[in-house]
Order: sequence, then C-alpha cells, then structure tokens
Amino acid sequence: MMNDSVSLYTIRRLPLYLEFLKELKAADVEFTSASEIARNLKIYPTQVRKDLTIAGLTGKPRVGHKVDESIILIEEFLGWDHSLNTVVVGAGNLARALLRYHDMNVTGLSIKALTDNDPAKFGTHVKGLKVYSNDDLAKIRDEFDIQVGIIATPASEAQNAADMLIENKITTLWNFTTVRIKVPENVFVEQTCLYCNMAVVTYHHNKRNLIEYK
Amino acid sequence: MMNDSVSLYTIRRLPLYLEFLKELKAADVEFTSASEIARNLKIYPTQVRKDLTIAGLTGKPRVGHKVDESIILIEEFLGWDHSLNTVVVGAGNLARALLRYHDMNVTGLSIKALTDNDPAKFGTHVKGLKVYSNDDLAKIRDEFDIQVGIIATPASEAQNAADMLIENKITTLWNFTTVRIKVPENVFVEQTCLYCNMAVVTYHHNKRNLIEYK
DNA sequence: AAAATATTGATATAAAAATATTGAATTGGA
DNA sequence: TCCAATTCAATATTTTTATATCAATATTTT
Repeated sequence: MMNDSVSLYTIRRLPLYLEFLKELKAADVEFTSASEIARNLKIYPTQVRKDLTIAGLTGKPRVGHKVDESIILIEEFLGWDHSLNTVVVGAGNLARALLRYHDMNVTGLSIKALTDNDPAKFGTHVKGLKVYSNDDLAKIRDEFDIQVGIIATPASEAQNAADMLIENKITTLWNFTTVRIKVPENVFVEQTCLYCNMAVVTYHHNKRNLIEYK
Repeated sequence: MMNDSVSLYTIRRLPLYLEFLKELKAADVEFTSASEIARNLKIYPTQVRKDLTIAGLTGKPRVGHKVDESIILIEEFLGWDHSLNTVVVGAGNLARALLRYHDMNVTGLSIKALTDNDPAKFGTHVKGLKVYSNDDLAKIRDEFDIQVGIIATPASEAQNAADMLIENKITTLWNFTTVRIKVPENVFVEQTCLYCNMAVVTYHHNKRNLIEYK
C-alpha cells in the first residue's frame, strides 16, 4: 500500500486475478490459492503470489486466500472501490464503444460527458450522455468534477485534445490514439495503442505462415 | 527477417516509429535518425536503433535513415504490406469501433464479416459489412478466406467464440474480452485487455491524489 | 499423534529488457 | 586536407522482470 513504485506489470495482472476471483465468487467458492489462479491464467504461481502480496493480500498456508476478501482488497488497491469522473474528448465510435464497457463505467471510471469539435454533434446524446463543445471543457470540469480525460479523437487532433485537457487541470489522461502526446512532467498518460497490438497479431500470423503474398 | 524470436516489445514499438516516419514523409522530410525518432517518442536512441536493426533497416552514419524506405521496410516486417482477412465475432459496439479504425482495415487486417448469436442481427449491416450467425463461420471462412478472428463478444461468450473459431481452423485470434481464453498450442492469441490498462490509470491517479474517498 | 501434503511467503537465481559505452563511418566546414 | 560533429551499430552494463528454491505452517490422512 505504501510501497513506492509498483510495477506496471503487476497492476495489469491484478484485473485478471480479479476476474477469476469474481468467477469463483459467482460459483460460491470460498477459498482459492495463488497456485490455482496461476493455473487458470497459465502463469507462474510465484508471480501470482508476489502480485497478491504487493496488493496487500495475505493467505494461510495450505488454505490459500479468502475469495471475497481478496476481491475487496484488489479493488481497493486499484482504486476500483470508487469511480473517477471522466470526460471523453471525441464523440465517435470509439467513445461509443468505451461507453459500452458499462462495467468499466461503474468500477474505476465513470464517464460523465463527451466533447467534440463538430458543431453538428453539440447537444446530441450518446448512450444518455450529452455531447459538448471542446470549448466547454472548463464548464464540464467544474460541473462534474472531472478527474480523468480520455482522448478518443482522430490521431491528428490528439495533441490538441491533450493540451486542452491539461489547460483545464485534468492531468490524468488515457490516450487511445497512435500519437505519443507531449505533456509536462506532472501529467500522467496511459497509452492504449491498438495498432501496436495489431502489429503483434499480423507479425505472428505472417511469421507462422511464411507464404508469399504477391 | 530470419531472426528466430523477436521481442513483443520491439514489435509493439515499431508502429510508433512508423507513425512518426509517416508524419515526416507527409512533411517531405527525406532523412531521419534513430536519435530523432527517440527524441520524438521520449525513449532511448539505442532502443530505437536496436528495433530498427531487427526490422531490417540500415542507416548511414551522420545521415540516418531514408524515410520512405524505412516506412516500406517496417510495413513489410510487420506484414502491413498486405491484409489478413478477418472476421469479428460479436457485432456490438466494440466491433463498430474496430471497423471505425479504417486505417487498420486496410493495413494489416481487413475485416470481411461479423457474426453474432442474436438472430435479430442476422442479415443486418454494420458499416457496410453483413452480420452472420455464428453458425455460419465455416461458410464465411471459405467465402472470404478468413485468416484472423477477433473476439468482441461479452466476456461470458469469449471462450465459446474462441472454440468456434478454432474449430473452423482460424488459429490467429485477437481477444478483446477480459477472459483469458484457453487454446491449444498451435493457436496464437493476442490479448487486449482494456480493464488492465484502466487499472494503470486509476491506480496512478489515486496514488497521486491520496485523498480519502468516503 | 505422526506423517504426508499443499500452500504461503521470503529469498535466490535466471532471463529479458532497457540503458550506457565505445569505435567506426560519414559529412560539413575550418 | 584536416578537424569537429553526428550518427550508426556492436558490445557491455545495469535494471527490471520472471522463475526457481526452500523453510515455515496449516490441514488432512493414516
């Protein structure tokens, strides 16, 4: 809990453990072990044990970890016991898709509003949320106490979107565009690059299937 | 090109270099250096150089790399000089968002069809693509010569979707659900876990803002 | 009650990735 | 023509991450 720097790898694995724990809870399983989690996710038990320790979980030898307690502890650790008010800049299909992840929208983040630079969209609603002008960011921020900004614009507008968010003191950003936006020291950016993942897919497929494409 | 195992990290960085190179090309810049790329992406020059070498690029001292040639070589390396025919299982908002990534749909992957298990959707069209029944997978595969399957179903149906794809000899999968699907040795799965990325966002925000939430 | 077993959690080792160093190559200018 | 600056590319080092080992402990079985 007070550890200085927790590895990103650990943080990214915790939601996977959480998912499995919730499955177990749904099946009324009371205890599980790091070994069982590891078996399920096909990773090493020691890895799981370390991660769980970092998240503050403790288990009993031969018994393992209490499922429901573990869920609560991991959620607390990740900050999923409450939601951060979030604005999405760019009201296109990606925004729509993100809103669809309704679970995400109750644990961790809570998307409160969308903004766009297309006047035709101003005032329209997407999944019950109003689309504002980018220029209204300051107003939106105050009204909804926005803490996180998601950048879901076309790549060409990503940097501009980031600048506007930062100007409005929204300094935790989640950027879905391919562009590596430039931000001051105090701003945190999580980059989710779908193209980068696609590269892994195409590279591997082509490597396995060394066919000549004309 | 013939190197046995290329790091996933390298593969995931290459699209970022590519993006920057394309920016340069658009600005009619003829040459760039690993150092310049590194500066732009805020990573280390040596890292960039190693990655470029792995992708088969060569540069001249004091001059750097030819922009247009580099673009072609990276695209070839990633297999983005041609497209893999792709089916998306699950015709919801995520599918819609993926189709929106139209660039992705011409370089690397080419989404040819969608399937769903909701009969109400059968025969409808999403962005010009027809939605089929999951049961039609064999037919779709033959008709479009499908090579890649994207899993964009609700989490509960992910394993089933994977099983169906594999049954139909589609063995390169891109799974967008939180679930870690179980597959035989010969099947490749790229996992894109949005929740895992969200965890990084919420963890970091909460760590910085150590406020008590009631 | 003792032995066997499964598990935690701490520590140690191995593997992989990131970063630093170095020398050779190329260019532009003094 | 030589010198300074820049860059590549190979190699070395450091750091980080993943995996293995082991003692302690709780539980079940004999």
